[in-house]
Amino acid sequence: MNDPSPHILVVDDHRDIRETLARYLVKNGLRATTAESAAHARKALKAASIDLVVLDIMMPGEDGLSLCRHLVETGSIPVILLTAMADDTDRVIGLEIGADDYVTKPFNPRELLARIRAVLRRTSIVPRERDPIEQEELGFEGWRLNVSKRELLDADGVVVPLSSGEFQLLCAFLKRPKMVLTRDQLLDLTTGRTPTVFDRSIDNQVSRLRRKIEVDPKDPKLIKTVWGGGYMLTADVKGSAE
Amino acid sequence: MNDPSPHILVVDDHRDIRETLARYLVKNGLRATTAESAAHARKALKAASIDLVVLDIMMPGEDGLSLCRHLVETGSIPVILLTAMADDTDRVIGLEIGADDYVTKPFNPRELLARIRAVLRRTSIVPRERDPIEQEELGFEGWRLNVSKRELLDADGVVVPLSSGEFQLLCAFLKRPKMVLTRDQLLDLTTGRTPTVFDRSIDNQVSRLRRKIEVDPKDPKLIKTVWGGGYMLTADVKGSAE
DNA sequence: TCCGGTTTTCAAGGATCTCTAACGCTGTCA
DNA sequence: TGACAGCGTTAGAGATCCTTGAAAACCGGA
Repeated sequence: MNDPSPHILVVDDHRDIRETLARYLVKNGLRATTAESAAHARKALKAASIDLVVLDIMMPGEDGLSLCRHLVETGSIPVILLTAMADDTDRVIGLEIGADDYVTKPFNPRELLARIRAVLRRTSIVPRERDPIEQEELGFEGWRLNVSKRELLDADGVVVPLSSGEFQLLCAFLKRPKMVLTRDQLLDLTTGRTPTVFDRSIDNQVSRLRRKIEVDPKDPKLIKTVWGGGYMLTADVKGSAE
Repeated sequence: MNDPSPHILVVDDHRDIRETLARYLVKNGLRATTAESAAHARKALKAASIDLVVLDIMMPGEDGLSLCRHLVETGSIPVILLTAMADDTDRVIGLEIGADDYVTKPFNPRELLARIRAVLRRTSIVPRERDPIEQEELGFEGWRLNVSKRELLDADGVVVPLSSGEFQLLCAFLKRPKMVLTRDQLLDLTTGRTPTVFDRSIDNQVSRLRRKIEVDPKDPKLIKTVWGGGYMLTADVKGSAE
């Protein structure tokens, strides 16, 4: 298993800061790329597989905060904000937007490195959405789900056709086994929608999925319902991320 | 939808700090419990369902760092460290141990709240490392409870169906055997609710559970009632934590 | 032992949540 | 255009849980 070292993108308009930091990170076993503006950062993000972004909030041109917001909303790359401001309100804004962490300048490189490692440790436990390093095949209770072919095989290797909704629901469960997932979470993970007032669509998809993968859909063993909570996949998943 | 608000444990030896902070958190829609030492914190962690710990590093007696290390290693509860020290090296140690975040005193409550929310958001979506202490299967008096499958087996290996409430109640008992648990604690551990004035729901759940696992529900041996105190599981539990 | 106040038990009823069949809308394909 | 699959919505039945209330059990003191 080749495990390339995490790739950090350092975004700061001060050349000495970003280059010193990048050198320090490389010296400590990480890969680093630098960008001097939000625009350059966007290019770098397209061009390389970045695992984490260290981002200066105060930059000329497009604001660091707006890039941060974009990263948090669209992508799934963790962000550590960097700023010269000691003002509390602005510090809070960054976290409220959804940045994963926050460091004020002047910063101690060793602390920043520790924070980078902490964030990477957290986020690498499970591949984030759209993670390119996704497993091809996930196995559970005799079943196998080929993610790239979107095919579900039973114990005998026979294909069981799944609709795309059922496939996405099953994926959501397989990526988070043995975890109680609320309807809202499942709705978000499968369709990205926000729930309407009386939303029973997830119940229905679960019901449909159970009909296909449960031995006895009336007495489900794989997908259990948690009264007042949501649903949970009880099976062990092989080939899942680690 | 009853979505119990996250329960925060504030550990600090300064009474004014922990109580002010706890009040602030409650005022902002969280639940809070306080502990004045690492030892008290351990008790609180057993007695209540804690979602996150805010922990002062510098405390007399057992060090905050050692409790933090314990939490990170064994449990799966996120930790935010609190400290008066501005010294960089000590700040780094906390993160390297695996704390989820770090705030220096004197802190802005609003920032701490934002960090708490940020950590909770992360940990609720991304499953944490599987709790190594969390046993798959708990055995007691011939019974076996498979926690991840949410299934109870009798001595002959036959599945005895449990409702979600019964399962959660049994879990609460099995993780704290031979300990008197008050109704309030049990309510918190099972549903996260805060009790209403005349709350007899736990009595009912106990009654239902007894009907399923006691030989003679009228003369319970496994779940004894402690008059004026609560309930207690009398059995030895194999495979339970420590 | 008996008595009064307190706590616990548990059945009954109502409230809430879940399941799933049925229906209709939308997009696809021949 | 018509047949069809997929999916959200609706609604009624069923499951689960909380609240209520009356009776039983318990405790301490007389």
